[in-house]
Amino acid sequence: MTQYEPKKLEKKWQDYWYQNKRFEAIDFSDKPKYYALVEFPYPSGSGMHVGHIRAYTSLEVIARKRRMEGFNVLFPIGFDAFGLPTENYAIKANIHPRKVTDDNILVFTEQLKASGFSFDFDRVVDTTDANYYHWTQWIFIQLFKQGLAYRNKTYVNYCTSCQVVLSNEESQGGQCDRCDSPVVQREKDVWFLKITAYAEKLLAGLDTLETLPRIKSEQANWIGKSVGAIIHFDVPKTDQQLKVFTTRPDTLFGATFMVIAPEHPLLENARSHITNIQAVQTYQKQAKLKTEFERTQLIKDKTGIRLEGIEAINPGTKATVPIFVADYVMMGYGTGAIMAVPGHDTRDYAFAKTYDLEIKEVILGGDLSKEAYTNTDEGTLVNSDFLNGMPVEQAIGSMIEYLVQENRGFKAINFKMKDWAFNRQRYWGEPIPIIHCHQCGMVPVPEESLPVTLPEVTSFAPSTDGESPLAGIEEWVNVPCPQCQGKAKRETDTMPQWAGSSWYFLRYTDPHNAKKLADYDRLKYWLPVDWYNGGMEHVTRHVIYSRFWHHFLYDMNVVPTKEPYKKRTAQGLILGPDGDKMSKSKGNVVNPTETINRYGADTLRLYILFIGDYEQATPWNESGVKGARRFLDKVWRLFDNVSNQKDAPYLVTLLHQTIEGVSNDIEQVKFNTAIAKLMTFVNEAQKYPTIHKETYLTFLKLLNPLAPHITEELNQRLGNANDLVFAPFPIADPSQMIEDKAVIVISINGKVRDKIEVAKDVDKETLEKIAVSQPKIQEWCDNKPIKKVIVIPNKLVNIVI
RNA sequence: GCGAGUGUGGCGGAACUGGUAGACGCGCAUGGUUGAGGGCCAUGUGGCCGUAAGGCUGUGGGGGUUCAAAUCCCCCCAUUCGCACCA
Repeated sequence: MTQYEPKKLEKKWQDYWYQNKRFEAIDFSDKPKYYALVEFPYPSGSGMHVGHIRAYTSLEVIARKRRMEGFNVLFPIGFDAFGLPTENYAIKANIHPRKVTDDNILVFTEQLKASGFSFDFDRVVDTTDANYYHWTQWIFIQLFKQGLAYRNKTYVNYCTSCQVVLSNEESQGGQCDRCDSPVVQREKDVWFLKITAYAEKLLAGLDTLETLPRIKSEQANWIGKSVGAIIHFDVPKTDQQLKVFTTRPDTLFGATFMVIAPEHPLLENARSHITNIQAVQTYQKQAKLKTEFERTQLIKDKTGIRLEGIEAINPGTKATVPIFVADYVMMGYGTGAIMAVPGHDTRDYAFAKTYDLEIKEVILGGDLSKEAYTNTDEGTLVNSDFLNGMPVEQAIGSMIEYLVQENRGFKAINFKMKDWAFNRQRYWGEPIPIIHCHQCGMVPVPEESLPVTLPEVTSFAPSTDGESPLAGIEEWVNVPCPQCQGKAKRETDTMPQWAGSSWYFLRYTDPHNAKKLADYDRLKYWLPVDWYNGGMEHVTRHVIYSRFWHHFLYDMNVVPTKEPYKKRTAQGLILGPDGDKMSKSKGNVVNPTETINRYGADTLRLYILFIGDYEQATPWNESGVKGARRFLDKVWRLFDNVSNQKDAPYLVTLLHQTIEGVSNDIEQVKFNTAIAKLMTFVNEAQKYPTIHKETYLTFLKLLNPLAPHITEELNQRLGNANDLVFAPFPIADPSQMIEDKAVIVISINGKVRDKIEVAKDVDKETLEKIAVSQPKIQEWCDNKPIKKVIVIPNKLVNIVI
């Protein structure tokens, strides 16, 4: 036969599939539906990365397999195209970001098609399309109306030289990425989404998610629920109370001092009573100078200052305790104040040692003269009045009862998760659809006026003074108030990139709908997403954010399911050939297009799946690609052996074992072993002069989801008129899988000494007799008494002497 | 520091509920395809000893359970990821 020339034949099949819409998802089809979702890419200027291929091939294989299994498959793709790199490139090259985005999307689309992905390209969504962000804005307005979008102050990274707000990425190490001048923390009024209102639901929803335990625990960790109590400490002389959150109210009798964050309001409210207010203010200033980076990274020095003139009363012991200000306490977590229990917390212990404070044992154990005793999940209370002798769990309950009775506190739940800072001072993002009116305050843009589109401008560079570039566009900013028609101004901040990606999977179900984000019946047909694959790095942020929006939309009766995703997997990174993370600066980036040109898309797909454990990081190996190509060459050549001759029983058995193995491996994301099994089959099959046409065809179907082009071509060359897109996926016949012979290992004291071949399912007694009578074994036993014989049918016989 | 994962040939990686360690691929070696190179085919390829038959040894290290351990238990080491002054 002719040579295998992937370049020609792959183009041919891609044209055929895409022109004939072979991967079209049909709304309301009678077939069972299957929704396979991959994280849509950010269309960067450098084009696709081999990592994208790895991220998509898993569900590509599943999608193709599901079609062959009779499912109506929705396997969509789109572009998460708002964002900084495009904007920065646009500013530098002086090309409109719209144009940059469109060009990049074109390149990506070509690359996706050249890889033979079975996406339904009629459902492509683009987050920067006004028809799309219309609904991103609509969702924001619903959040706003429900009180879940609000304004508050925060600190932003600000470069005084560029006069621009920077992302964390642009201010690594406290320096501006562009001009290297120092970055300061600047207070700014920005938008927040109240994701904390959904903390409990987001946590509970994890139960229904099918995923690796690691992915669940990372999300749970992010949400960070802790149960404890709020306790009120009086501050005599002032009219103030210090409220602390603690997970361990049982240790109240051991609280010998208190620590508040430098930002704590008490410092302002009790100012006149604090005699060393000057020193405190100096400390506050120092703390403010520290970036979040320094405050969280430089953990060694425990600095702090004692408040002179005021003290607090421990509501348990009734003793007065000193109050400190220290930056190891964060205003953003809990109440911004803690009761310090130095006996049983290492940080409090270190602090107490530095300032020579009382360290009191309240849970039995350890040696407090050396270190804090922190093994306190269990234990017995001491030195604690009415709690003495109680186990920890009971003591927590008793203390809460006491606090409630005394009106000194109550049981409380606290979350680590903070509200979502929802703003960017940039041009290339969704405008936040709010109008600021002197009379009416913040007014949402009426829904019928959506979308609020980005104004056409010539300069989209960030404006100075930390404002969005939109702020400088008078004709866009100045609008009448929708309520009172008075003079008003548009909000000029745009949304963060996480916005558009929080609901894109909903739009795929009805991408062209002009009246709604998606038709409810279509959502009902397609949701939930049956399988969602993406990067490990998105497990916390993106997945949680999108789950939050989904929960909210469910409460608004916009979507039919509580949770958006049924199953989540995450692929491992592909590292450079040098074992380092691929990056432009290291020059170790592998371009998929090059590999496709040299070896073909089927080879690339196959190699990437074969490269290693799907969920683990693995380095790229160029000669490994050759191996994948060699395999396809063998498959191609095997065509010459096709005949109507009956196959040897061994090959038939192997075929059915291969069907079973490959199918199972694919479902378990074990693509590397699935391919190994396919390779083994070809290696064995080519040892025979012929292969039966049906056997070969079955093999092609099995290989099709992984290497669709070559298998379509060979199927056609077999004379079959129908393509393989909906050809039934092979199912193994269990009766054909069983071998009639078994190799039995005979070992003596656990060491393999001989192997024998016997008929399948020989009973234990016979097997033992055969084994013991083997000459080699006789020799090894050397007439020593046999103590014991263990027989595992079809596997081994172990003789103990 | 806490949590999760990983550790197996020269390399990527296999090994089901404990039952032939190293599947499959790469690389390498020898031979063939009668010029070379490539390609392809065959054979071999954990280490050590041995011409060979064969033997010993071997899954990060140390101990244990078991007829039998890469797999289970305990202690250590290394490494990756996540969270990180979380009260």
